[in-house]
Amino acid sequence: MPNGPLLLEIALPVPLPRTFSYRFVPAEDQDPAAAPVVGDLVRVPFGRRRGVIGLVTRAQALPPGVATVDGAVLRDVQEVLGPEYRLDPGRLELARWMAGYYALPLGEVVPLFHPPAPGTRARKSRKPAPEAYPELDPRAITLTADQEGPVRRAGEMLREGVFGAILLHGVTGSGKTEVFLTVIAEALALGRGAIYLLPEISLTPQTLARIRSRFGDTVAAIHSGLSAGERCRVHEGAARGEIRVVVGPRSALFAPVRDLGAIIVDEEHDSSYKQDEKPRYHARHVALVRGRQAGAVVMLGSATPDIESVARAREGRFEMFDLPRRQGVALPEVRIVDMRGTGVREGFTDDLLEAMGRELDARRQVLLFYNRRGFARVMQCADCGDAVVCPNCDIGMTLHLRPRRLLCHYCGHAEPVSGACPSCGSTAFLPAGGGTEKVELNLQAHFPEARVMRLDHDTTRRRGSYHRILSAFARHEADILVGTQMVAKGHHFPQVGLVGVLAADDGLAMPDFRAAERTFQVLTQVAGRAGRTRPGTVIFQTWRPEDPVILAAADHDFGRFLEEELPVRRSLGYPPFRRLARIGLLGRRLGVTREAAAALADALRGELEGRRRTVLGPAPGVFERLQDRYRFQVLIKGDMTKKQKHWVAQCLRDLKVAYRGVEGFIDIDPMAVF
DNA sequence: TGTCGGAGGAGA
DNA sequence: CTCCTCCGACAC
Repeated sequence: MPNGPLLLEIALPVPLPRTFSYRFVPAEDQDPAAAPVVGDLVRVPFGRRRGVIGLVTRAQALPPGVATVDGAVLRDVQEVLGPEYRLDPGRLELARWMAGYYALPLGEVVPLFHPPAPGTRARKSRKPAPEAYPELDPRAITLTADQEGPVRRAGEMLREGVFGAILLHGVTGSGKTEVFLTVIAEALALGRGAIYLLPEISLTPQTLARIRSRFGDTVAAIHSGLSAGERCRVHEGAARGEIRVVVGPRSALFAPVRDLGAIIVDEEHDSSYKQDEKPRYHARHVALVRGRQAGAVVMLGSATPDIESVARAREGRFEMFDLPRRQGVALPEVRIVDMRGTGVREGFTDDLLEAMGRELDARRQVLLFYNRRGFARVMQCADCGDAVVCPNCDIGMTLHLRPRRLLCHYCGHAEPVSGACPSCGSTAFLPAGGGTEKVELNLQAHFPEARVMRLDHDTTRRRGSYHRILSAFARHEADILVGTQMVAKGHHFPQVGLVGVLAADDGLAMPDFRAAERTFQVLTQVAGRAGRTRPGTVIFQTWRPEDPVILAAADHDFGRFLEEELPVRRSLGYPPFRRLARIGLLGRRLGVTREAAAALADALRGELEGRRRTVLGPAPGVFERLQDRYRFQVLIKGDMTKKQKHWVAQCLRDLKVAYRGVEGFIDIDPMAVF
């Protein structure tokens, strides 16, 4: 490249399907090597904004005398970010793949590749208390025969240096982490790096300590507590090859780890791998694509693998290994307790109360799972039947006691609690339905001696409180822990002998094709918290004791769940048999939004429907209005080409012009269809 | 997507 | 008359 001015094409993070041209003028004394090349990140002025980060997609000598492009005056690049920030050919290819697959302008995926990505709250760095982690002698670790299988296979793939995907199905407590760490160690021994993804909520100090004790300073973790500067340090260290293992949630996948040899996706079924805002991508899928282009081993692991991953394994695209046995203790016995006609008192059956009493008498701990926060789901009038509904969302508002208020769980709108029905004035205006706050209160009545802690969105709002509660409970500073989903996530509580699920069928009523899968996963995961050091018990209270999903979870029988669920998915044309794309429309005015949705569905049907594809809808969202936006959606079943996806994206841009005030988005491989 | 400026309603 | 929100235009 000559040492003169350059004409650059730059992809910018704006929802426009095009790049922008800029001029780069080297400084007098500038090293020609510092001139930007394709893949570099640059800061440019854009409109009235300055410092917008873009990606160089083309660089050529600027012909003399050229100062405009298509009538627009070329502006100068402000800054070229250092070579640590350059997208190497592999990551550039990944960015291009994502833009194509997810129907996004290339510029919109660029922020993922830059460490202080928007959405990252630049917090004041508060160093987590440096936990003293015991140095483990790796030679002291002996793998079981079950563990050796996947490790050996991953080792072969690493030595061949070709892409391979392994699905590790290991029951809770079976030692998956040890397999992952050994695979990473093998990658390092071959001079290659690794990325270890896990859901943000599983990034506990204990997990990190365990990884760090194994790999020392070659490991860096990315988590929400890092400041922008700290993120940049990790990024630069990885780019320079000083950091060889990056651990973190989905965003860690984009770290510039050199000579990438292994990508681990722990808890691969976890829905937090799907980003539910733009750019909407699934980190498990992207991990496979990155692994393929890097010639790396991608290892997915879970006690409850995603049905799609299992299907890939059956097609022979992943190799599957099982860890069917727990290390040390057997899986807990699960009892199903029928709630019908048994006189449930405040959500507790006698069976559960008795079991809890026995457990507490034996000085062991109890874990209770109830997947709804707050005190009561809604305030309802016994006379006119009206409930208090959020003015922005048309959704019932949940009663909370501490602080005392009605809260909308969808937009955060809060209202004071009234003693009389706002519609008819009746004082027969009462809380209906339960929540973790009520469970906690009722526990005090049943077990006045017991120390109770609660783990849910409300008790973990403050920074660090999540880990504080978990570690306090692990130290047996409370006898009972009650909580939402959060209690189910991979924690190790040695003293928990009993797990109680207050409403095992709760999730089954969700109007989503994944309701059964979600329910099976959460029941299996929460049951896995019981009896980690001695045989434990689990009680599933339920109104639907014959439901096959609940029965399969109670028997720890993943295979049976699959055999029941797969035919349903096949007959309805849902994943893993057909792909989905969800087109969502949002608008303040109901009429226009509905018309836009109808027009969109017609257009999509005309263009896409055929033997291989079905267009469904438009249908109002299950929640018809959230955050003062009416919601409609169209579902496309079947594969679409890149071209078709971008055609849909163009449709949405046109729609916005024709129906003012209506916004649309495309969600490829949606996790929820409402 | 972020930002700006103009249009037009609500209230003093 | 001012403040405020909504809407459209535009970005190299």
